[in-house]
Amino acid sequence: MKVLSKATIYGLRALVYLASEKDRTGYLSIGEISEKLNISFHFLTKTFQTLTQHGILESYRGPNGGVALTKPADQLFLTDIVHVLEGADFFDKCLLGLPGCGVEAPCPVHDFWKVAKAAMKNEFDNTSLAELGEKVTDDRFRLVA
Amino acid sequence: MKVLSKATIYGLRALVYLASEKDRTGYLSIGEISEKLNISFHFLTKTFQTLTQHGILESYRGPNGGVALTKPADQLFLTDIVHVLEGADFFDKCLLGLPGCGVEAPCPVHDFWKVAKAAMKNEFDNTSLAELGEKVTDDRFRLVA
DNA sequence: TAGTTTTGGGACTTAATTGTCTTAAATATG
DNA sequence: CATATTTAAGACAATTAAGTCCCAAAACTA
Repeated sequence: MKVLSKATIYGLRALVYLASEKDRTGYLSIGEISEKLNISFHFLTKTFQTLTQHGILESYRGPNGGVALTKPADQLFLTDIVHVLEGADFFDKCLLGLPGCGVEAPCPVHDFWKVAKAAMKNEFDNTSLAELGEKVTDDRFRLVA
Repeated sequence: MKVLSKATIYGLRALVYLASEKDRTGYLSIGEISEKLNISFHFLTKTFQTLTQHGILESYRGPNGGVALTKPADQLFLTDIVHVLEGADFFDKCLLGLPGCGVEAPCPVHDFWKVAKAAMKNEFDNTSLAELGEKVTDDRFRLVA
């Protein structure tokens, strides 16, 4: 049950790492993040560029440069990140891949899937990077294998 | 939110079609199914071969040949099909892709995801092809765009 | 200003998924 | 037996996802 692409997975883990390091001021370098999380530096850089272009991150070049969240981590929610990295229709897809699946023309699993998607969306809408970052800071949850 | 591969999507739709045509005796040809559901014949054939090899379908060659469910449709559940086409670990994957994510070493979204997966698994465990086939037969649900 | 550090952006490679095609094997029919 | 029908099996091509690399641009340091 693979729900998220690698780009999204890496992006999310990196953002939660950023949130978990909230006591540090200034920018965190992509090099540090990719090393700590054991993610390919170049791949993460590309994903971060997308997040920067969409206002989730701000970046700064040069020595002591890096990336930082544009907003306090308690104002950034999983939905925001998923929308940027997976597309705005992320929570609006038919389980059986039928285009335009809906109440007028539902697939046989539409009723169930609608509920499952809503639960998922609700959780993503209400889970902030701050919340996840704290879990990592408290050291009861991990971001890396 | 793409959860199932194309192979699984096509396989499921085709199996539900088979279940929905339960009044017809004998085998249904892959040609008919692929045409009715607007699925590539060759691609569906490959998926059906996998399902045949794993005991979901039985096949018969030659004129009036085709495929048929090995068991009554009310004894075949979504979980059975998903296990064959997606792998037995389908309901056992970390949302953030961390190997070995579990109670001892959970990722930050583990608690939520565990619940979401269980709900999904419960639905798949208890939804039979017969149930879905009936919905299609009753003509209130569709299998094709 | 020269050199170093860091992100930006694009080209490129590799791997996985999806889709197509060809031929073989099994079965039925005349 | 010859021919038509249908699945089996695997090679092959196209597309998408994932990962790598290079060099330019921005910013700091000395």
